[in-house]
Amino acid sequence: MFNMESVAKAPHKAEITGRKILDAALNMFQTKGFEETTMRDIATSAGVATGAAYYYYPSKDAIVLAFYEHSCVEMQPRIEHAVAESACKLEDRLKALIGAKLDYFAPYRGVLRALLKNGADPAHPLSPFSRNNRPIRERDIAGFQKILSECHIRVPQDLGPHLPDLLWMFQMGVIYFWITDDSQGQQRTHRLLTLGTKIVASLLKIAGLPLTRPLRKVAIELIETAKGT
Amino acid sequence: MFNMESVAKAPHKAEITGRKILDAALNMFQTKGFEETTMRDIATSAGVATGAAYYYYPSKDAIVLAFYEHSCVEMQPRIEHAVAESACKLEDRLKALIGAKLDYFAPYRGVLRALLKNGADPAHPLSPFSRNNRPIRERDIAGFQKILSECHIRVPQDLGPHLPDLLWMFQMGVIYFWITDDSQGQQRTHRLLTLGTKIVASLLKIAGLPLTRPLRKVAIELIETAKGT
DNA sequence: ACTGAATATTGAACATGTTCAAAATAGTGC
DNA sequence: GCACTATTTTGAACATGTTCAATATTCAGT
Repeated sequence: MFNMESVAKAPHKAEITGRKILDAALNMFQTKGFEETTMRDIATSAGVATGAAYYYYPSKDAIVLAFYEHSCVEMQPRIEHAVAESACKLEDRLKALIGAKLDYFAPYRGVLRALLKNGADPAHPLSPFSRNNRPIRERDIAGFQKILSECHIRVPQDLGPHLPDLLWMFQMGVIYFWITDDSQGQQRTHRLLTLGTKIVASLLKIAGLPLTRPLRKVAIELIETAKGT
Repeated sequence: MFNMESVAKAPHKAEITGRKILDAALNMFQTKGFEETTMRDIATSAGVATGAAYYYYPSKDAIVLAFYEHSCVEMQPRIEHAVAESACKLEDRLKALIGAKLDYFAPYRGVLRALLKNGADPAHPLSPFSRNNRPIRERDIAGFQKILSECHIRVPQDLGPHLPDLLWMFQMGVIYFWITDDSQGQQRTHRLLTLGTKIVASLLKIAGLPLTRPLRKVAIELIETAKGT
C-alpha cells in the first residue's frame, strides 16, 4: 500500500518516537513545571513505556539538554536576522543577539531553570561549560566572533583571541540572571542587558588606551588561568 | 546519681543527637562523597533511625548548609587573624581573607560541591543568595566592610555603599571556581585569587579618576538593577 | 512522685529517577 | 519467505530522598 509518509525522507520509527517523547516532555514541563513532571508522566503522555524514554534520553535532565541543543540550531536564522537588523555597532549587535536568544527561549524559561541544577558544574555532562557540549558552545561563540569582525572593532592584539569567549561568558551571565528573574516580563534582565552591553562596549574602547596596558596584561593572565589552557 | 556530663552546660539530648548526625554525615561525605552517602548510611552511622535525620535537618542538602553555617562562625577567629597578619593594603587583605576561607574549607571541598546543585538559584532556600541565608551573608559581607574601612580606601561616594557587596560577589566567584578546580592543590584558584585581587585593587584606584565617571555611573546602575532594590 | 504536654525517635510506606532482562519488532542476507 | 541479527519497547524491580502516623521519652507544673 502506498504510504505518503514514507515518501519524503522516510524517517525511521525511532526518530519519530524520540521526537514524540521530547514533545510530550516539553509540553508537560511548560504546563506543570519540570520538577512536577515525572518520567512516567512523560512516557504515558507520549504513549510509550517508562523505559522507552531512557532508551532515547539517558536522563531527565538530558531531555532539557536535547531541547537546548535543538533550539540552538533552530533559532540560528532568527538570530542572524535580528543581528542584521541592528545598527552595526558592537553595543547594538550584542544586545540584538542576546535579546533575540532570550525572546526565543521566553516560553521555556521555566524549563531551562532545570539546567541551573548542574549547569554550574563544568564536570557535569549537562553543563554548558562541559567538554561534552563543546560543539554547541563553539557554534555559539562563533556568533560573537562574527559580530566582532563585522563591527571592525579595534582591539589590542593580546586581547583579541579571548574576546569571543568573554562575550560568550557575558551572555551566559545574562541568561543565568534571566532564568531566575521573576520581575514582570523579565524587565530587570532587559535593563541589565542594556547596561551590560553599554559597559562592555565602553570597556573595549578603553582597553585600547596605552594607559590601561598594565591592567589589561593582568586581566589577560587571569582569563588564561580561568580557561586553564 | 551524679553525672559528670550534666554539670557543664547540660546540653539537651537533642543537641547531642543533632551534632552526632552532622558529624556522621560529614565523615561519610568526606570518605565516600556526597552523592554516594545515603541518608540511611548517615542515620545508621549516627546510631539513629532514618527519620531522625529528617527531624533535625529538613533535607540532605540542609546538612551541608548546616555545616557551612557552623563553619562560618567557627572560622571567624582564624580569618581575623589572617587578615591582621597581612599588610594593610586592600589587595593583600582581600587575598588573606579569601585565602583563609579556602584553607579552612579545603578538607571539605568535595562536600561543598553539593551546594553547587542549588547554589545558583536565589529562590532555593539552600542558596547563599537566598533570603533564607541573609544572616550568614550579611555577617560575611561585614568582613569586607571592615577591610575597606581599615585600609582607608578613597572611593567615590556613589560606589561606596555597594563595595562590600561587590567584594562579596568576587569572593563567591572565587569559591565557585575553587569548588570545581581539580588542579594540583587548587593552584589555579590561588593564581586566580592573586590576579583577581590585583585587578580589583587597580580598578578601585581607577574608579576615582574623573575620566571614569560616566562609565562608573552606568556600572552602578547595573549593580542596582542586579540587586533589585 | 504523678500527669499531661512537649519533644524526640522510629521504621514502614511513598514518590520518583533509573536500570535491566526479557519480549516484540524491524531489518538483512539468502 | 525464512532464519538470524539488530533495534526498539516493555514493565517490573531497584535505590534513595522524603514523609508521617505511631510510639517512646523528656520536661514542667503541682
